[in-house]
Amino acid sequence: MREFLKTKGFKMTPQREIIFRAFFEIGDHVTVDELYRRVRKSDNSVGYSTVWRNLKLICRVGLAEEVNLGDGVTRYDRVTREPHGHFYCVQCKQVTEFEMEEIVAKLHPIADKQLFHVDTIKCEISGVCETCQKKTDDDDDTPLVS
Amino acid sequence: MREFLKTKGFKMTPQREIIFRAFFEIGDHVTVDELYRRVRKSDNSVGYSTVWRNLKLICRVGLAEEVNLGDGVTRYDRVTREPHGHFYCVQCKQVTEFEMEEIVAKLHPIADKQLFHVDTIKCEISGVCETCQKKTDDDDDTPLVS
DNA sequence: CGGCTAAATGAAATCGAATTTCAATTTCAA
DNA sequence: TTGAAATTGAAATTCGATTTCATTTAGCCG
Ligand SMILES: [Mn+2]
Ligand SMILES: [Mn+2]
Ligand SMILES: [Zn+2]
Ligand SMILES: [Zn+2]
Repeated sequence: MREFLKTKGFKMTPQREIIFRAFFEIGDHVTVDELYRRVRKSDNSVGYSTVWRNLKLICRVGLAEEVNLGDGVTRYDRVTREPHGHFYCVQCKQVTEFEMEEIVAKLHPIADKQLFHVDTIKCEISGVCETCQKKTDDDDDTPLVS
Repeated sequence: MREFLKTKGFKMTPQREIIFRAFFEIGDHVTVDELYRRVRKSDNSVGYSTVWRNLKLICRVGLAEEVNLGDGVTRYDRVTREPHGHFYCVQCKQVTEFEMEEIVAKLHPIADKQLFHVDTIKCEISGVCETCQKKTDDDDDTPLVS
């Protein structure tokens, strides 16, 4: 990692070490704040802006990308996997993924037709996850009381 | 319109009249600020928060929905048309649309498989529009000078 | 090993869109 | 016409994102 960054003109620091490590451990769709909290468990002197800047850096060097699900907070996603879309549960705000190769294949010709040069393709499905559906059902079981 | 709102428990006001009219005239992907400016041309006493609230209202009654292209500003889109996705040009920030019925048809089974209850489906393609590609090409034509 | 310079850091300040507050005004059903 | 509820406009607030700035540090060179 140190070497990888060096080739891009960046230095390694203890904070960066912790932040990178934490990011690749914690999994995907993490927010700055979530990662910040996690990082502070290793070293509670790391600043929020340092975490933010390093998340940006991870994106700049191509190891992650920002994900915006329209709820006002940016999440960060490793780019090490196949193209995928996101399910976003509006109740528990949990993000899950789905495979999207076929969709992407269908989308490219559409873009070509309009001579649009594609950088990124995003698909997001908002709704209610299985777990939250059950919870809601439970709630609906007891309006008899009123 | 007045009647439609009445059934939903809302009142009609001169400001609302102007705002609704302007929204349905101006076309899609309008931001609060854009609509605000437009509205002020009819009546420069209308407040920004009133425009904002009425845009929200238009969404609440199902006549529009928010569109978030990840550039930090919310746009508003009428819901009177078939499902469509968005091309977002990262250079000129212009938004164009593409038909998406087939995509949606492919996406629903994917959601079903995970027992995810779908509210909305969004597809966004970021990149460079035809016009901006030409501009960039022109710029690239003259590195001979250096 | 020092010395140096660009990069990195942390705290605080700033930004900007979104949203809320609140006092005053207006709508509209009765 | 009257009163309750909805609406409005201006200002204040919120909150995540981003910048500023003084200080520290990494890593290269001798
Ligand atoms: Mn993901
Ligand atoms: Mn649209
Ligand atoms: Zn859920
Ligand atoms: Zn463009």
